[in-house]
Amino acid sequence: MKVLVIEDDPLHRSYLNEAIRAALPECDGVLEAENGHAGERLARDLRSAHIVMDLQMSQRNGIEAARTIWKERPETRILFWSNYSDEAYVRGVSRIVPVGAVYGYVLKSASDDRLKLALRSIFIESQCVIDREVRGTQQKSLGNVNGFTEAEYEILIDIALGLTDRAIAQRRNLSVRSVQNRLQQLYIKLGVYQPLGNHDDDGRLNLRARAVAVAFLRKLLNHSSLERAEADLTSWLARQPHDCPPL
Amino acid sequence: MKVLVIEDDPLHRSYLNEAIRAALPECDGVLEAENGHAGERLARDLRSAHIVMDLQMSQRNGIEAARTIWKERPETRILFWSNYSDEAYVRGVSRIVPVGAVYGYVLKSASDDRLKLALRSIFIESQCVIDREVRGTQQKSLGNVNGFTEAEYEILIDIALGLTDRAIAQRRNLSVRSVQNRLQQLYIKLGVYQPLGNHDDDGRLNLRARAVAVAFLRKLLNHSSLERAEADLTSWLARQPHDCPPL
DNA sequence: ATTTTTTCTGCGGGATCCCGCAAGGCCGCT
DNA sequence: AGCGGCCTTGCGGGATCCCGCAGAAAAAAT
Repeated sequence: MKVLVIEDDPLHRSYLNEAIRAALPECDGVLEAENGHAGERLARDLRSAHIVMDLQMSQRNGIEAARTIWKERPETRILFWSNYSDEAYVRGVSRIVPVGAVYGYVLKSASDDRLKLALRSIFIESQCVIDREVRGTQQKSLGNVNGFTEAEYEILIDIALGLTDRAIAQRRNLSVRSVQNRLQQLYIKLGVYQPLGNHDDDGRLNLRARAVAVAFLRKLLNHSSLERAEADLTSWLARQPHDCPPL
Repeated sequence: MKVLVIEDDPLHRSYLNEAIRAALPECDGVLEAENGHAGERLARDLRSAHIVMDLQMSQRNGIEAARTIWKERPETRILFWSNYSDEAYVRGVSRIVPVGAVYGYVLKSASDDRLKLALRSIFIESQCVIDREVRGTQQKSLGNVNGFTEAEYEILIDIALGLTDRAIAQRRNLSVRSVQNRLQQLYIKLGVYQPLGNHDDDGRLNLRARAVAVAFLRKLLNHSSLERAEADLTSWLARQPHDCPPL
């Protein structure tokens, strides 16, 4: 059995290497890649079915790498080993994990033992392992109490990218008014809504921009999610007819 | 001589510890703190004048910690050791460094030797050391070719926080029209401006939101800078009279 | 199948944003 | 003094946003 490590920090890489050798005696080789691209290539070449990777790498995001790897080989087992449990990351991961796939998500702040246990559980026992804390943000995210619908998350991204209502309507196949409805919904859930009578700090906030701000502060959005969204957007724009029909 | 290490990743902490002992034989003690608060406390207690710290820690930001430390003891020498050379960080640091202070900024991706050299230069030779790459973003930032004025940066932050034009005008003591002028300025510099005749992808973008988006993508803004700005904002709001005079 | 709930849509209007135009003020230069 | 920049401010207006109201359509519950 071989394990592929995708992680851009050399220190963390060698630490992982050591942990893997200690936790998995049945492992007879650890490959290392220092960014997503190299990782994908190695995964493809070596048909490696056991991967430990960081999210948030400079060259190519872990989520994107994982997506292409899983697309080619859905049975690959991936342990995400990350510094953060931001909702943006957690949501990003759970959006791409194939049905029935075995994966894990443990924080770098976890203890040695937890990491080793997770390694064994995933690679040997074929069991998913999600860190408590990550689990927490996951539930908060999916359970729609104080959580966000797919639709709401979508429109949040759209305004974060700077699209107008009309553009969003086109992109999502909605009327402009529906877009605005969803926006209202979003404003309420983000606690940005101003119920008309509030003359205290009223009129100080641009709801649209404010919504994006609190989303960032709450880590619903982060740099990498924005980057991905931007890439999606430009590819969508490329597919669009190059003029704006409704003048 | 004692050196204080403020860094939340245990691996990096111990690596730093080793590097310091190797590079500075005259150092007879390394203290460690795993977040900004603890670091400030230790710095105060021990009157430590030699600090190596990470930016971006979970509990309390490195920049904030550095600011309070320098406020109490401007002669403290601080080496920032960070993963990123984001303009947001670089600008944040250079905003708080006292006149004549000795400090350094090296990336974690730098070699062993560079780190050790920086340690000696700063703590022994009293010489500032800024990583090449960091220097690059610094110049791009300060040289106003494709760089941003203080005013522009300020207003960027204000719209990123979600303030209305009126609120910004109040806060910065300007007329609403001036605020809008600066906004136009900002839009142009961010390459978001639409010179009227452009009916290709015109009307698709909400300039205000788009500006924030590209600022994030270009790393002019990041999470920690937003957090700081948000804190500043709420403290400013608290100082304000609690009603909106111009109804 | 009917009721209930949710979502989508159009209309209308007030608030805000975006910005061209133009009139001042401050500064440095000749 | 005079001139050319740069920043600020007011005015005006078109575009956009925000949202209440209410009916239609779809989905979920009974």
